[in-house]
Formats: sequence, structure tokens, C-alpha cells
Amino acid sequence: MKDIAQRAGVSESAVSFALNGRPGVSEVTRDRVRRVAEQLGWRPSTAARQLSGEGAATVGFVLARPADTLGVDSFFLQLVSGIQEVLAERHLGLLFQVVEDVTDECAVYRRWWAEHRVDGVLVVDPRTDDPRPGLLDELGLPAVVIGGAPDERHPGLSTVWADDAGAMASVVDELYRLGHRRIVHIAGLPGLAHTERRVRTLRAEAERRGLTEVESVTTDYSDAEGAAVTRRVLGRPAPPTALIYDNDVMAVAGMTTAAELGFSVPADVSVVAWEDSALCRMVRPWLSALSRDSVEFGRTAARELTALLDGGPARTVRVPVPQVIVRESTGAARRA
Amino acid sequence: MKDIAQRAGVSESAVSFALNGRPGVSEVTRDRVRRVAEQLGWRPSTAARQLSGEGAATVGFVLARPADTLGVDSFFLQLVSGIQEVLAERHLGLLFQVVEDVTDECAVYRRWWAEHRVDGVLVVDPRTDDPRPGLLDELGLPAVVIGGAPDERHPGLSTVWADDAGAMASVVDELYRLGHRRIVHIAGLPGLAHTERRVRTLRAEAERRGLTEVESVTTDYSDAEGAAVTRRVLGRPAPPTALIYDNDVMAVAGMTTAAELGFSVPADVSVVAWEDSALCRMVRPWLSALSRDSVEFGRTAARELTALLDGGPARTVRVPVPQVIVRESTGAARRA
DNA sequence: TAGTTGGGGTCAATCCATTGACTTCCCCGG
DNA sequence: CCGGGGAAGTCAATGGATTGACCCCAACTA
Repeated sequence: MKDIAQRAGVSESAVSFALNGRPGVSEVTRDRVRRVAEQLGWRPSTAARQLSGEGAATVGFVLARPADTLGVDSFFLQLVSGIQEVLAERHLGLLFQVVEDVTDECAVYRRWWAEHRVDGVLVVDPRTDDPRPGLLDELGLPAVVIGGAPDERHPGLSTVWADDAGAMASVVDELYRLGHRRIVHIAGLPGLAHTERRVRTLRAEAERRGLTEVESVTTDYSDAEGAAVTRRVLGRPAPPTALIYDNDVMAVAGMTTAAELGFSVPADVSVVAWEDSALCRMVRPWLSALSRDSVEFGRTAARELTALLDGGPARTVRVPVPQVIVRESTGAARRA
Repeated sequence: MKDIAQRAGVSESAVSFALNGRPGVSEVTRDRVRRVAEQLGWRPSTAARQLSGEGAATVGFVLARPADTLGVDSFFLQLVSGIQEVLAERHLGLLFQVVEDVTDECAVYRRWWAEHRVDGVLVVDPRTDDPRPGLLDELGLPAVVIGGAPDERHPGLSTVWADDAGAMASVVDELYRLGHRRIVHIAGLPGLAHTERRVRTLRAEAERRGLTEVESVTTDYSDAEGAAVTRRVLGRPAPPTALIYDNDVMAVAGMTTAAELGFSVPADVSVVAWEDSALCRMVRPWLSALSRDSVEFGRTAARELTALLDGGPARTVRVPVPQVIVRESTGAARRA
């Protein structure tokens, strides 16, 4: 800036005013300064900006997953790419970190906060009894919880969520209509808020319809557990006629396992994947799946965060209910 | 820091010395200062640090992919998680950005450089005729090229690469041994350096053995193109007896397509995937695949970058040659 | 003509940590 | 008893952008 000031024959303040579009300089000067800046390829140093009160121009994103669980998961990359789209417009950077568990994640937030490294964060995989919203609220770090249920206890945080309950209800509805009465839900990680929501809803729906042979089994989302649970439940004397998997990976693994056990899909057992991705169309029969727009999900979350950074109020936004895409893996239940 | 200085009854300089382990303060004072700092939960502001000459304590990572191509790809998340592991030890942040193409990527580097946002970057998906190494060299931004071939033109950059040529040779070797003479390689994006290396090696190996019905077809890595190409080549009068796919996604899509066309795997056609992941064991028959440790790949790259940041010399490091994991999708060629 | 006003700028402080130059004070040797 | 030297600290400048306080002058008003 000193350079620019010199070459344009004005003070540094004038340069600052000119470049930030604030009054205090004539249009002529402004133009001159702009041209010099352009010519010099000048960009404000984020560090200096930050020191003088502006934010860090960065938002944080932590993924708490044991390294080996990060496998074939289309959801996160899509989410992140949606987030980026919005952040890029405002020239906000995304500081990304992978950690082992939520405790480490909290430590990261604390550090980022103390170091003033980020202006806000995006939180994923909310849990029942999650320490993160409390921490972020306490630190006063703007945050958007992605996939959480609305939470009154932390009015400082925004929430963006999909209506898992509604989606689960519609899946059960569909399966019930097809005549399925024995349904097993191969769920994801037990502590996660959306797992709990799905499990609860399934139970409620079953009760409402008087179904007794409906249950959820939690897993770690891995293909291995998906296959193992499938093998176990299909080995029962009265095996389920429909399986709902909480992600695409387990659904594929499960369907393969079913085939190995001599079950034909969908004649003997119907399969639904909770998450639509290329995977679902890479196997035969094509997997029926719950589809949502993860990229748009990311965009929405990022938009909420920027709104928060602009001083807007915390909000709770619901994205469209995931839709059941019926393909080939679901069909009428075989008569008992 | 002012706070700490006050409470510990010393000057700010003393605090700085104490906390950074430099001489100039007594052990007693140092301890006192440390305790006060700890108690206050103090962490140096990265911005201020950066202004006084230290780096940004951040490295950049840009992924140039059209949003819709980011699909089911285990490689990047694994790579990133390996990178993180090493960076986290040194408390270095990872600034992550997704862009559309290499041109945008270069713009991002320029911006980061001008804003002093990153101390170095990790470059992935090097291409033939890649503008990035030149740019980074010119900017003097420390960089590690991941997956590039050694490149003498830019002595400032480190390179971490896997020996694709060696791996391709071993795959061809294996297939040849099994009696395959008509081989099609469903390759990745044409401009990528490793695609070119694989294609070239395949041609060389074919020539060496006098095979005339061997070829590579480039694609965009998507399941759709993988399936389409498979359909096309298997529809020929003399279809190939072995298919090599440049990623797991296309391999699965291709194998499914082959099955639909009435080809039995591996009896009629053998399939090899270049990238081992859970996917390969989620389909039947299990996919034979080239396996490499992507997490370790990431760790190595990050280590090279930190070495570079410490002022070390640029180096070229080769990670172990990917190994062929023979599963069920490869077998002896059917007699002509 | 004296006084007011506002557009166009400048000055200097501020944010926070680091660091080279300098000051104190104590201990030891001569 | 004095001077040299080293340990322990302090002072103030530095880096880059922002910003509240102030200044100057031309034009307009009473």
C-alpha cells in the first residue's frame, strides 16, 4: 500500500479509502489509485486486515472421523463443494481439518478461536448430547450446525437440517404399501442425531401400524458392518422382507451379501439406500434410494453462515425432504 | 500478551521470549509467564505472528474438478486425511478450495500468494503441459506436486509420485501370463500426467510383446463413461479379454455392464481396477485391483512440504509401486 | 468581508507478536 | 576497588491495513 500511495501521489489512508469504496477521495483519485493497485497486482494482506479488526476471512470445517472410516463417501465432498461455491463468491477461505473424535474437534475450535483463525465454523454430524454447540455458543464463534435438529438451547447457532423423520415416514409408507411387514433398518452410528431421529421415527411408524417385527440396528457405516448385519438378519427363521440402509455403501454391501445368501432382490427382499449416488446405479439391480441434493445442502449451510457473519440473526432452515427414488431394488413383498 | 505481561509483572518482550523458549529470561520467570499464559488460555494470534515475519502457518490445497465429477472417490479424502495427520503435528492449517479448472486454480494460487495466506501448497492431478509448476516457481511459493513425474524444469518444487509405469508393466505382465492378448485400458482424463504415463507404458509393453490388439481409451473417470466405453468395446466382433480401468468407480460400472451384456467375469473377460477401495470388495466377483496406500501418500507429500517450509531442498520422492491384488475378477483368458 | 460548510486529504494511533538495540545489575578477576 | 562480561530484562520499531481526528482550501452565505 505504501508503494501504491507513493506512485499515486497520495497518502496511505487515501489509498485505503479509494480501494474500499468509501467516501473521502474524489473519483479521479480513486480511479488513479485503482489503476496503480491493479498494475502492481496488489491484494490486501489478510493478516494485516485481520489485525485491524476485520475478520480472518476464513471459516472452519472439521470432520471428526477415524481415518479409516473415511472411505467411499460421496456426501462430504459434495457438501464441501457446495459450501465452497458460496464462500468463493465472498472470497472466504475454508480451513479444513480431519480429527479422530469430537473431543479433538472441540480442541480445534478452541484453538481456532484463541488464534482468531476463523470467523465462524460449520459443524457436521451433530450428536445427541453434543458438547460442540455449547462450546461454540460459549466462545461466541458463529456456527451453523449441519444436519442437526432445531435446538432451542443455543440460540446463537444456526441450523440447517433435512427432515429425516419425514423421509423415514415416507419410506415406511412406501414399503408398507408394497406389503412389507418385517423391516430392518441398518442404521449409522448410534450417537448421531440423525440416526436417532430415523430410529425413533421408524419405531413410531411401526407402532402406529401395529408392526412388531420392525427394528433398527446401528452400525459404523462401513461396508463390512453393513454386510455383517445383513448376513445376520437374513439368517433368521423369519427374515425381513425389506432392508433400509443408512448410506449407499452399506446398501451395496448388503445387497451383494443378500445375493450371496441366495436372496433375490427385490423378489425376496427389498433394499433402500439412504443416500443416492453414482453407486446406486452401478450395481444391479439399481438401488432405490433416498435422494437429496447434498451440494445444495452445502450451499444453504454456507449461506446461513455468511448471513451470521454479516451480523444476521441465527436461523433454523429446513432443506427439502429427501425423496424416495424408486428403482429396481424395491418391490412387492412375497406372500408369507 | 499485554495481559500476561502485566499479571506476570514483566514486559511483553519477556513474555515473548519466555513463551518461545528463547534465552533472555530466567527459568523462574519463564515458568511464571507460562503459567499465567496457560491460565488465560492464551494462544498467539496467527495474524500478528504472520505480520511479524512468521509464515501464515497454513498450506493450501486446491482441487480442480467440475462439481459433478466429485463423486464417489475415496482417493482424495484419504489423501487429505494423511496430509492432515502430518500438518496437525506442526499445527499447520489446511486451506482447502474446490474450483472448476486449472485456470481458476492458478488464480487461487496468485491470490493466496498476494494475500500471504499460505506458506506453501500441495498440487494434485499434474498434467502434461501444466501451467502450475511454472507459476508456483515464479511466485516462489513452496509446493509439492503430488503424482507428478520428476520434472527438471522446476527445481524449486518437490515431487511425490508413484511409479505408474512400473505398476502398469506388472499388470500387463500378469494379464499376459494369464493368456490375455486383447486388452483395453479404460483410462482417466486425457490431460493428466499419470494417464499419459500409463497409456505410454501400456503401448510400450504391448509393442515389446508384439501385441497389436491393445489400446487405451480416455474418459472422464465417471461411471457413465466407464460403462459406455465398456459397452462399446465389448460389442466388437473380437472383444477384449481383459479390461483395465483407471479407477474403482469405472471398474465397478464396467463390470456391471459386462454382466448385462452377457459376459461372465472373469471367464469371458478379466477386470482390473486401478485403485483399491471398499468398492472393490462390495461387488461380486471381487475386483482385482492395484493397491496403494493413499493415506501414506498424503503423509509423504505433507512431510515433503514441511521440509520445504523448513528451508530444506526440493526433492523427488517415489512412493512404493502400487501392487496388484488378485481377487476374483481376473482369470485365464478363454482360448480363442 | 468575515464566517461557515463540506469535499478531499493527511496524520497518527491501533491491532498483536517479534526482535534488534540498549540498559541494569550482579559476579568475578585482576 | 574497579572494570569487564554475561544474565535478565526493557524499549521501541516493525509489518500492513484501517480509522477517528484533524487540516486545508474553495465556494457559498449573510
